[in-house]
Amino acid sequence: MIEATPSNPAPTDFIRDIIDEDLRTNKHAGRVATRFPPEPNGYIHIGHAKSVCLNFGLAIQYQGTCNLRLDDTDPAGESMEFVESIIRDVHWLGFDWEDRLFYASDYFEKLYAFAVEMIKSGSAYVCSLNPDEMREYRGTFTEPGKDSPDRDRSVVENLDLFERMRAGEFADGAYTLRAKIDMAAPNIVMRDPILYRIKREPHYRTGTKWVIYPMYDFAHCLSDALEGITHSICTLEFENNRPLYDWIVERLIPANRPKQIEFARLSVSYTVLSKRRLIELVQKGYVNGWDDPRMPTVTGMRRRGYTPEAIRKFCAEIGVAKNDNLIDVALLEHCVRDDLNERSPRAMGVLHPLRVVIDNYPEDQVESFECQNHPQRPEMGVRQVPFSKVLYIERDDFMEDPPKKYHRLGPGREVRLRNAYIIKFASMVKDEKTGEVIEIHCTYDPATRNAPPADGRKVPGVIHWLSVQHAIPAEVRLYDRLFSIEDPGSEEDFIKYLNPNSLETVTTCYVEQSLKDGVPGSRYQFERLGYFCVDEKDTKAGRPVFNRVVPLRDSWTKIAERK
RNA sequence: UGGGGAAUCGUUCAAUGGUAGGACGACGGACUCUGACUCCGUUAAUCAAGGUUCGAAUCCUUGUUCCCCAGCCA
Repeated sequence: MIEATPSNPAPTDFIRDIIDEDLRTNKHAGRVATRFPPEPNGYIHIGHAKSVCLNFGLAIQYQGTCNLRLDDTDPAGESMEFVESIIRDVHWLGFDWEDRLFYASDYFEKLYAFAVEMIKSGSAYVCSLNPDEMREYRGTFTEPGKDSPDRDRSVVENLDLFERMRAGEFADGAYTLRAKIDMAAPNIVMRDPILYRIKREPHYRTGTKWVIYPMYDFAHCLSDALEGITHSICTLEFENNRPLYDWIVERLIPANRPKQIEFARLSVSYTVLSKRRLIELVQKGYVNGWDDPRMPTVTGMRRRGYTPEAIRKFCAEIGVAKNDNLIDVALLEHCVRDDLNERSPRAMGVLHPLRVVIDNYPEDQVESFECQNHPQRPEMGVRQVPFSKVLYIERDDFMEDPPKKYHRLGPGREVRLRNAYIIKFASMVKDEKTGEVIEIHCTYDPATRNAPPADGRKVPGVIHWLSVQHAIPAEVRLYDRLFSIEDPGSEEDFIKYLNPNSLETVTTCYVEQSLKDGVPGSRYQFERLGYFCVDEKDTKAGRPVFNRVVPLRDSWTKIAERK
């Protein structure tokens, strides 16, 4: 469980201001109770994570409670698979609701009783308008609606009809239960909104027990009230629904009424977060499922190698406000790097190998270098890495005709092999047909093992390497942003902005021996390349599969691009 | 076009009548056996126009732009 500590200062925002004020006036007897209320019709994503961190974070900060509630009032599309994924993902994010796991569907009986109460008090009526008529009677933005012909039906008749709706006497859509408010209200939400509809759709929890289901506007506020929620936090698009929320609660809940507070939902550049769009990506096979490491879902980010700490940091960094926003994905990546830098052991890996032969190194000699697992954290220990005459280095770490600021290997140049010797270029071997450099010959300076050059010369470049005979073949998946434009979420045909290079699988990679049977989910920094995570799903014995979580910041790329 | 919201560095969040600040980004530098990390510095904003005030991002007026709402979805 996360706690608010001095190193993790509680942010200030307008929601906390409201809560502070409520506490000051003793509005809820000092209680703070929130809830995270997803509908189980999809996997949760980084946008939900913002809400999770907000709601649970508030509960932690104010020593209150936060419930997990599945808002399952529309059986279409809901399933236990999604419930289970939500439970797993929220737990993984680091939050705990203890015994307060609730389902709106557990309140169906109570909600029905509330509806009956509304009918009895003359606040609701059974309406026989069909969907087309309903739309017509609702009016438009500029014209008021018309009263339903059933609006003045007697209480007795309404009660009878509603009971028979529940009993299954009528076809789907034949009747609805509506709140009697004001068909001329300027806020369209208040024009006699539907409270219950008839829908013969099996519910993943209640089966066929019910053929009528409450609408969001009716179920949500009352679920909040039933759970004693004090601050019901939702996104901006529900602002128009707040008067209805209050209208219902005022009629049915005598005291300790919950209050709805809205904040801006999260948008992230170069990604989409709407459920509809994510479903399309999955169903049409543009990605490999909800847990595709390119997906902004919690499960996708987890598989990619993001940590819950990084996601929480991100949610704290972006803040909470009422402005529409488009957060730069670079901030998310910053949070991930920041966290992974602290916790990831270093290792050497070669993505695109180039053979290097150390000419003056004894043929059959193998020596072992002790390498720090983390340059700033000695408590993370050391490991032994074998060295021999023939090595792999990264192809990028050699240039036949290097530009001025290039620090690494080239004709006539010297370079430090990380944790090992300084080597000096001797010659290169080219493929006869293509002219491509396929092997480098170097000499090493035995005096530079774990020591600077005796003559004090500067060797600016440090590269990583692997002993060919000890290297473990691996597969690495490199991920790039899923979309090629900043705000694909605003485009109707967002699919055409998919980045065709968002996944690159590299099969020629090698990693250190110590990573041969890497634990799924464990993360390493391959120095100079980025952070990598052993895939949780695709495990191959003796041939590890890595996801690149995020590349390291690389100022060389910028320097090179500028030319 | 009716109603509901929001406008502050490139992005994002603060400042609630009293020095416009932080983070990310970008740029420059120091350090470095990771061109990483770390450290230092620079850049850069109050939607507009009026008004009130000693003083306005903040209050008032008018205007502008953007977002949400006409599902028996949430």
